Amino acid sequence: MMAIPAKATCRLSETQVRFKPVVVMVGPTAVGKSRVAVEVAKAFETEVLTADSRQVYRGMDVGTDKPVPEERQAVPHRLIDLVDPDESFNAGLYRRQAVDEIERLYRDRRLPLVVGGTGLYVRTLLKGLCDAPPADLTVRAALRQEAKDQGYDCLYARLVDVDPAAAARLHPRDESKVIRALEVHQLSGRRMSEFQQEHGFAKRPFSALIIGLNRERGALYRRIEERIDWQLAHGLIEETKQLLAQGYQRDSAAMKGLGYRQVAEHLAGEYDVAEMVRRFKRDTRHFSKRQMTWFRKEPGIQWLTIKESESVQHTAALVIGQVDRFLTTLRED
RNA sequence: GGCGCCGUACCCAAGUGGUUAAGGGAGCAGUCUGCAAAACUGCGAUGCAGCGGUUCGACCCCGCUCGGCGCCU
Repeated sequence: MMAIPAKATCRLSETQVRFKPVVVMVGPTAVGKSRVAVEVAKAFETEVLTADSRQVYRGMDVGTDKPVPEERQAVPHRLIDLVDPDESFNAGLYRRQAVDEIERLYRDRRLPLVVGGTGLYVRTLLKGLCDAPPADLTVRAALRQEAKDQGYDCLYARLVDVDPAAAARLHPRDESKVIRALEVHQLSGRRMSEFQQEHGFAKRPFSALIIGLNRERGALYRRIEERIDWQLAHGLIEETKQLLAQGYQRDSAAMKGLGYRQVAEHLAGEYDVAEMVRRFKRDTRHFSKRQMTWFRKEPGIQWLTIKESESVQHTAALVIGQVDRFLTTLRED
């Protein structure tokens, strides 16, 4: 077991703050990010900024694997419980709030520690979004209705006409992204592809150290199953029942999340408990694969493969060491 | 020991003497610029248990062998 460095740098120097450093921990679901993050946050006397598109919903606790009260008491966690499950939320809204939290920490000369598995949110935070107008639910609903009335093929044909470059980049059947591109054009009169080209993920407002946590696939899948068994034994079904009773619709973004979806389908009588558990686990395995597909091609991630027998403290010590080295590179010379 | 049924991919499974051996599940690989735990896309048999035979041509018909199941003694 590796010793934790005697005294980690807790407060950033004025110089370091000017670099706008941010440490990011990413990785597939159930890899053990949150536990490690708590230890790292303690070492640097800072907070955990979550990058998780599901933990933003209030009342969805067991199923989103939110940090337990003891953890939240030991280390403040931000960007959790931001909206109700029927409110819309997205990467743009996330970015605005995350940037605010980071600025607040800089004023206190503390190191921002971002932790989460939502790749889009992390990328959006570190590289921004293009200047296209934000989501407009009214326009979107109208386009969706149009697809229903006149057939979806019409919409894709229109995108090919209006913004051929965007259409070429999207699969013709990827309805949600085709609608987004049309929405942008309708709202701004400009092409989505132009906004994207102008932006090009070129801006880098922060100096980021990105650490990717991973495990051997078999071990990761075992942890996923164990966590799901735990969630089901600790109130996920009751939590889902309560959300449904409060009127949250099964087709809302929040209720389409892993676990809630399968439990709700089971409660609606679509299949039995065994089938619900099977699907929940399978879909979560698929999700973790997709996360890895995303992170693998994201540049600049320093990967750390956690060994099966490795303690949280050991992993945390490795991360802390990397962060220390990262901070010493932030000097003006 | 006798009789009968069966053997097609990791699993389930359709199939016809002659296009390229359906389909489903699981798995794997990937896409992504304001719903991202979402949405969307792509991919497995050069071979039908094995070996012979019949035939212009066999996964399909015949024989033997192996394996599984059932019944009888």
